[in-house]
Amino acid sequence: MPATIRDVARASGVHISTVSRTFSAPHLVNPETRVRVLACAEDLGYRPNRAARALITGRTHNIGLIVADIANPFFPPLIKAAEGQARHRDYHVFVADTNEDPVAEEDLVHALAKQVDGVLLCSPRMSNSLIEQVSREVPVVVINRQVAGLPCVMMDVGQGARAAIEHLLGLGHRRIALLGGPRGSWTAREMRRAATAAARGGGAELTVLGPNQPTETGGGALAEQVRRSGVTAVLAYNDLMAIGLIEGLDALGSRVPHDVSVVGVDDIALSRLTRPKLTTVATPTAVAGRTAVDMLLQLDSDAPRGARGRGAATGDRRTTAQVMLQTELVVRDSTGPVPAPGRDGTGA
Amino acid sequence: MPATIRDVARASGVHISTVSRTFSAPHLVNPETRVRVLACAEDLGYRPNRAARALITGRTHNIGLIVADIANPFFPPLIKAAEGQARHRDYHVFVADTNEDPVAEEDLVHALAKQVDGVLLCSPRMSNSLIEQVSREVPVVVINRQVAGLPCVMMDVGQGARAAIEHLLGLGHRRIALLGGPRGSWTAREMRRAATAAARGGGAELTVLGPNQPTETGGGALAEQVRRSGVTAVLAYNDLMAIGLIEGLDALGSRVPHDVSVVGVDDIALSRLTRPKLTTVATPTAVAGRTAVDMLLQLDSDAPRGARGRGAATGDRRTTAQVMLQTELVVRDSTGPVPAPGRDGTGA
DNA sequence: GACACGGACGCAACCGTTTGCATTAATGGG
DNA sequence: CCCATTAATGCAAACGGTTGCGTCCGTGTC
Repeated sequence: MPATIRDVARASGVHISTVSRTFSAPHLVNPETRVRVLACAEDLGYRPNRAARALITGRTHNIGLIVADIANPFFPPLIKAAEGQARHRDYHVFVADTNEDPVAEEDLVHALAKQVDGVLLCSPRMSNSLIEQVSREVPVVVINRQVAGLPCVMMDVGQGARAAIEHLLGLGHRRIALLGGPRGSWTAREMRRAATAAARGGGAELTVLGPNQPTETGGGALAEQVRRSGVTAVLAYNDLMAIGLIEGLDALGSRVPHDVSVVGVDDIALSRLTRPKLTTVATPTAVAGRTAVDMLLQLDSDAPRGARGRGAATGDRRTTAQVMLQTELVVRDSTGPVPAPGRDGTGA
Repeated sequence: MPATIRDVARASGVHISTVSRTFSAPHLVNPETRVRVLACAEDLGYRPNRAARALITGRTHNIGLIVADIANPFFPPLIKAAEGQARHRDYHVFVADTNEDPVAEEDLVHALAKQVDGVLLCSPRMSNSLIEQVSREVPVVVINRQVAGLPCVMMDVGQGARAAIEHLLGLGHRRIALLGGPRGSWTAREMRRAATAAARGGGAELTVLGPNQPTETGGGALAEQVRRSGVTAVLAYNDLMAIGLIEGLDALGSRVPHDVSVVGVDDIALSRLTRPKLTTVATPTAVAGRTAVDMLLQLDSDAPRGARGRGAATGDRRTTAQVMLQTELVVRDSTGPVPAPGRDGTGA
């Protein structure tokens, strides 16, 4: 039912190739013809079929963006930034959600592979080797993880965790818990490494709790454990967990920051809205989204996989840029001085 | 570089049509041949190119989901529900975000049209006539809006608004404000109509403020106005605005629910996390997402637009089911009895 | 033993584009 | 006036699949 290039050709009395050129190489067609063709196209409501075009050009002008969980407020700003950047370059972004599930993740990238020119893998839960494997099938840029040989854009959560721990040390805390993130998360590993080192350096004791689901529920579920552990401060894998934990502690009668200090990571919009406002490590998610799109587009303008391209003899100089974005500690109201010893309920 | 159907045919010594059938009609090929073909395919890492297949079958097995703003927590649960339902039916969902912009919305649906079998238009900001127009180009199911002749799934926000107003009346409030939603929102209109009627019926005065951006910022910006208006209760277009308003009022020294009662709409996860916890009208977003997917898939199994289909002579019995989902008032802590008159700061 | 039948597979057209090349007409130079 | 050049367009082969139809072969029936 929708008009094809042939309908337009018929209507304007030219060959389909002329119609095609009218759209993809206007300078090759006589201005008079051009206006006539355009008029007919307009008339018939013709729009080039991008899928058919992609079949032969090898470029869909789509990019895929795979995230762990759309419902996590961390992702939307990144998604929006990526979409905006892509739109500038005349690309569209297809977003898909994996529910934190590594196998759904793999399925998705395969399903997407042929319909997009490249995929942004955001906070992947797959193994590095699997990522490398899919990257042979479709150009990939990895966000929030480092994998050798692949272009990555990372946020320096290590530095962020260190800053957070030092902030807590400065407030006098010596018994600190780290609420670990989900299994398979690179960010979680980096945080753990950096936090451990920083705590040790400051003569503090760091208890690691996890892995956990990186959600409010995941954080809330740890309240009891945090209380029992006798720590006076907590660094959570992300803001959602931090907020969940604060809720949970509150239900148990522990007050933040009076009894326990809590630091999150991400600086999601929500962290400014809760009471107390959350002290957190801000990550430059929008920048990350834009950068990743740029890298991906750069990547596959370097190595055209065009159908009739004469072999990508460009060699293996895979650009593999890896960029590390700075993070920043934002101190708000969920952290405070260590409570005076001996008056809390832990009895330790 | 990726293996095509021809590579597999060559490798297994059969014609490409046999390979094709191995995947799309296995019962038509000899079991022995089948296993051989499958083995070769596996070997070469062959995956059928869905785009190419779509070109001839007319079915992409993708559906598009267009939302106004991914960053609005109202949408993610709906998106996830739709994705899940689609996955069951072997469909993929492509999500796109319009930034609340009607023209971006139109562009998007056109860009998507040829790459999907149908589009879910969620809370569209376009005009009804535009929606009808695009619905001639690609099957459409509309969510959160009623447009004649098109399948729609709506939430009964009218009833919700009425319940909210009656709740407030019951608490003694007689001067109530309605924080309107964005221009072009059907939901906003419905709420306004129902709230006005309910208020009048209860002998209360309803002030409408808006239209506004349906975000926290949008809500916060109205705090001053709300205060000046001397109302004792507010019904906001959505939870985000309600939360923003509460923040704003707080900054101005008005306390919720002591000085002003606030009701939101949506029951986003966040509304349980703020202090005070938000009284709100819960909307069945997940059900809506699932229902919409079902309706869309139903729709285009009825009216195949297959390339070699002999004309969609199915006539105009367009199913146009329209379903209205019930909403429910959830009373939490942001509403309370009307303050004793004469002791507030408004002086009116 | 002729025949109908059905299973398995090959053939080739087709989906809606793009694009290298051939063709044609118009133009300019010598 | 002829030839080379260029601009504008047509031609047809791709891209990676699907599918109606035809062919071939083996089997069972009368």
